[in-house]
Parts: sequence; C-alpha cells; structure tokens
Amino acid sequence: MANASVAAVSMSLNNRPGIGDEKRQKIKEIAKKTGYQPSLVAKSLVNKRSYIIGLIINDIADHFFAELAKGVEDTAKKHGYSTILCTTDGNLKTQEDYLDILCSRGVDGIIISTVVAEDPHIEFLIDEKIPFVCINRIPLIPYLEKKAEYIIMDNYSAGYKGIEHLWKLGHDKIAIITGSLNASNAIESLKGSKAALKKIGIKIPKRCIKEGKYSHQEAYLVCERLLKSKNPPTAFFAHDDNMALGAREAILHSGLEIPKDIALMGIDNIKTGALAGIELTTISQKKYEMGAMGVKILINRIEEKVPHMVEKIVLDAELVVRKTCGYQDSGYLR
Amino acid sequence: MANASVAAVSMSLNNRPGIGDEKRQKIKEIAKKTGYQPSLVAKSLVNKRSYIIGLIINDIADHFFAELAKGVEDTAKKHGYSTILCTTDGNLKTQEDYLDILCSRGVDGIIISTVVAEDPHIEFLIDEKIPFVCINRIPLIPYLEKKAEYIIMDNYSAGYKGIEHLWKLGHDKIAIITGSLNASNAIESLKGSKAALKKIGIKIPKRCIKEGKYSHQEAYLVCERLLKSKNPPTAFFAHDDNMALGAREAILHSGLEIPKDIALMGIDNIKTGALAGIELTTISQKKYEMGAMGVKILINRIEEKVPHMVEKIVLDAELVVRKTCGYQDSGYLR
DNA sequence: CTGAAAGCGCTTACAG
DNA sequence: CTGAAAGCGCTTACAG
Repeated sequence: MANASVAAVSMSLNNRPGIGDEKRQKIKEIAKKTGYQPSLVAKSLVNKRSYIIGLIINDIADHFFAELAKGVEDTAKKHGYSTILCTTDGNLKTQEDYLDILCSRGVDGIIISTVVAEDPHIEFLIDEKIPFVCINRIPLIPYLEKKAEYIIMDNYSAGYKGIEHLWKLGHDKIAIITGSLNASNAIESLKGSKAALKKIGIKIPKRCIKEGKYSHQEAYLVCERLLKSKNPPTAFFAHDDNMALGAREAILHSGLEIPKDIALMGIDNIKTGALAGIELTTISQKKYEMGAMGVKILINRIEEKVPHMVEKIVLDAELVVRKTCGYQDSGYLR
Repeated sequence: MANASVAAVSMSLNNRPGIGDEKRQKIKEIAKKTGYQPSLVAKSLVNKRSYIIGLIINDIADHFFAELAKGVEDTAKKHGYSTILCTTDGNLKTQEDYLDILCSRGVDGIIISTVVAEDPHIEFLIDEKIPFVCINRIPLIPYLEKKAEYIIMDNYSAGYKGIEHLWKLGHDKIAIITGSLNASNAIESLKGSKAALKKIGIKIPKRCIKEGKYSHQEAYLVCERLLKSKNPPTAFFAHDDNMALGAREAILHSGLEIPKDIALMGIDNIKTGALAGIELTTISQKKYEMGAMGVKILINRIEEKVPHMVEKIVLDAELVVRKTCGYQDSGYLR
C-alpha cells in the first residue's frame, strides 16, 4: 500500500463514505495500475456474501438443460454472480452431495431444476435458510408449497394440448411416452393427457402409456416395442422432445413414415426439432427465460430489495405445429 | 464444540496426526450428528486451495461445448472439485472479465476452450502462476508454446480428410465454410483443407472459401449465397457440424437434395448429426474426452503429484462416413 | 477524515 | 497428546 492505510483502500475500492475524494481517486488509480484484485474469498468470509449461485441440473449435454443453464449463467453474470455448475444425472445422492458442497461454499443461493416430487432435500434447504428457487420441477409436498419459490411450465396444459391436437387430426390409437414419473413435470403432463383423453371420450390401453424417463434411448425402446405389438398405435406423444426424437428413430428404423404412417409429438421445442426433415410438432417451453427468471427471483430474495413473498410462476404451454403430425396434409378432421 | 478444542476438531476432521484415535472418532461422530459442515471459504483462505476450477467456453447451448463441459464437470466432480461455468460468447472482453473474477475467487485452475490465436490473456495467466490448460484451441504465439499445456484435435488432419473424402467421391467444385479464423482450430482446419486441395491438384475459387465463424446462421447465409451463384459448388465442407447443419437448412430450403444434388460434410460428430434423415458425414472429435483429459492434466498440475512437464496432446481426427456425401450410392470413384 | 483493532471460520506451528 | 495464539485477506465499527 504505497500511501494509505488498509482501511482507506478498502473504503475507496468499495465506494464507501469515510474518505476524501482526492485520496480515493489516487488509491483507485494505484490499484488499477498495479492490477490489484481484492480476494473475493476473504470478502466472502467477512461479508457472508459470495456472489456465487449454484445451478443444479440433470445433464448439461441435454439440450433442454443446456438452454436452461444458458439463461441462468447469462443472467447471473449480468448481475455480478458466478455460477457453479452441478449435474446430478438424476441421482438423488449426487444432488445431496452437491447441496452440502454448495452450502459449505457459502453460495448466496441455489437454482434447482431436478427436484423430485417427494424430494427429501427441500426441507434441508429451508432449514439452512439458503435462498433457492425450483425451476422446471417442483416438490409435490403440500406443506412445503408455500415455502419455496418456483417457476415452471404449465405441464398439465402441455399434456392436454398434445392429445387434443392428435385427436383433432383423427387419431384414436395414441401412445404416451411419459417423463420420469417421480417428478412433478412428468406427473402433471400425464395428468393433462389423461384429462384430455377423458374429455374427448377415448380410452387407450395401459400398455400404451409407458415411462420413457426423459431418455432418448428409453423412448426408442418403448416405441420400438409398441410398434411391433399387434395393435400398434398410430400416434406417439412423447412428453419431451428428447424422447420424441428417440421415438422418431425407432419409427424410421422400422421403415414407417412420419406423419404418413405414424404421427409424433414432443414437448419443449428444442432447436434440433426445428431442423428440416425433422420438423417436430411440439409444445413450446421457454427454457432460457425460465432460467433467467429463476435467477432474477433468486437475486431479489438474496438482496431482499423487494419485500419477500413466495412467488409461483407458471409459464404458458404453446402448441407449435410443424410436420410430424400431418396437419399440413389434412388439417383438423374433427 | 461439545468436548474438545477447535484445533482438536480441525485435526480430527482433516485426518491429521496429533490426536488420539478415540477422541478423533468421538469428534467425527458428533460432527456427523450435528450435521456440521466446515466452511470451505474459510478453508480456502488459509489453505490457498479452493477446490474450484473455472471452465471457459463460448456457449453452453452449443452442442460441442456442452459435451466438452460435461467431460469437465464430471471429472472435476469425481476429483472433489467444483466448476464455475463461464461463457464468453466469443467476446474477448468477457473472457478478460471472467479471468479476473476467477483469479480473485482463488480458483485452483482454469480450463479454457476459447483461446484465440493471438490471445492477449495467456501471458496474464502465466504471470499469475495459475495452472491452466487450453483445450480445443491454442494460442498461436511461438514463444508461449512451451509454457502452456494443451489438448486439441488434429484439426489439420480433419480439414485434410474432409476434402480427400469429397474428392474421392468425384467432387471438384467444393466450397469450404471455415470456423472463426482468429482461432487456431479454424486456421489449422483450413490449412489442412488447402493442403489436400493442393495435393489432389484441384483449385477452388476464392469465393468458395468463406468464414462461417462456427455459427449455424452464418453458415446458412454463406451457403445460400453460394448456391445462388452462377457456378455453384457441388459439395460443402463445413468445418464444424453446427455450420454443416446450417448449410443443410439452406440446401434443403432451396429445393436441392442431399447427397443427390449436393454433398455435405462437417467436423465434430455431434449427436444431432447422427439422427435419421440427417446422417451427416463428419470427422469425429472426442469432445467429452477432451474435457475430461483437460481436467486430469489440470489437477495433476495443481496437486503436483507428477513432476510438472508441459503436455501437448493431439487427438486423432477420424472420418465418420454417413449419408450426406453419397458414399453409399457410388463408393469412391477415384 | 484517518489509523489501529477486532473479527469472519478455519489451520498450523508452538508451547505446555 | 492437547490448548492458546497467530494468521489467511479482507471489512467494519471505534477511537483519535
């Protein structure tokens, strides 16, 4: 410190009152010239603020979560926060480990997108009094409902609209490939689809509702098996695009054409689905925005500028008609 | 602290000698029962070890970088490190900002995949004595060569093999869509392609070598324009799959067929390229492995178990023949 | 307006 | 083998 006390430079660099303008300027100059970078870890220790948030997702190579992560990281960066990437691969133990690590790292908040319906860790987060927001999925535990913030898509409506679209195009033999049924989004989508089926008045056999676990590979297998069954469905509604693309492989590999022989729908609207020759009809989900909004809410909580109130945001599910269901060819038949 | 000094618990929990087994066990038990989590930030401060690495990439929603990031995060996690995700969007200023932040956060090391040929920040990293490894791209500054570790694909060979494959299939009118020519990978691929052209003995006009900047959109535009020119190419070699997919859109939208009218190649072998109906012929790049190996080398440096030596790893570029170049139809013609 | 002191939550020598 | 003290690099009251 070429000319002043440590307190003086601390106050200067943090723009705190208690020091003359002239001296402040001088200190800033010297700091700049010498490339002085204050240690954020020491700062964290005394301020109890790390300016780090944790982001918990299943898999960064999954296009859905990658978009989510992009929204999170962009927004965090914009507000001066760094983000620690935590991928759990859907493993609850890994999730627990990461939660522990994030807490002992003193992160200011957590964005969690992997919550399971009966999630055992939400209480932990509440007890630790660490700000967090659930995105994509929420805990389905009634007494927790008012205690956590969340932002999700209207999965029920997504599940409903998909069936409705297929039905209007003339399909009665519809197969549903669900997400991971331990998670709220999959549960809600399935509820929506079942409600639509009921409303419409058609029944589909149990064997035509299969859990695809949001996995491309799993959906491939499920679809392949169904296609080989004796009364195969004429339409597949996969509850995410990943699985829809898996089903697509199975359909095409078995020599069938889309949508001529088989109609196919997904949910999420990932970019790959828009490619020529794929043109997947789907339900749009605002992935980037969900991540971005999640961070904004989280930072509001952390900085408590806004009086705290539990926020619950449910984003619209919008039908995106492309070519895998045959709307272009026939239009709605009913 | 129910029964011992702070030093005692510190030694117990860190498995340091200097305390009796019995007491150690007891302390560990109590720690477990009370759910005590030592503050990693305080630890960082005294140990000068944060167990955090920084990962710098262009864009997490880009499939190539997402795979890379997956390899990095998985491996870091396995070795007890957390990873801070930093996306620069190819912006050097953002890169600089992140480097500063990472340093003041006291990260133990950095994986950087966004380095530019004349990168102004490598010297900074060396001066700061912070371990780092360049993956995917390297600085093309001779006197820095022996000072940084890197692991990259053999981009020259990738560029070479693509041209060779197209030529053997009978193409003379080839267009090349390059990556960002301020980066080593793009430069090397282009060199390789030019060398192949020379070896083979064909010349392609300047207007048929265009910079696509590793952007889907840019490649679309470049390809569209070239297709409309009066002597259009019969084959496109995009120097990554992202761009190949962009070119594919342009080709298909203009009513041409692949590979009947136009042959198409990429580099990277992202998963989307393998989808039915896309089946992009490409050069395989080991993305996940590159990230994973990068972290292993980085951690070796950080922990200095292995005597330090500058490592340079160049991964093989392997041709993956699928359907966009017409090999299935005709086989090699020359 | 400025400087010396205490403290954030740990770990590491250093005496007992 | 154990406990009291110093220190990591900062910030924040608290006297001068």
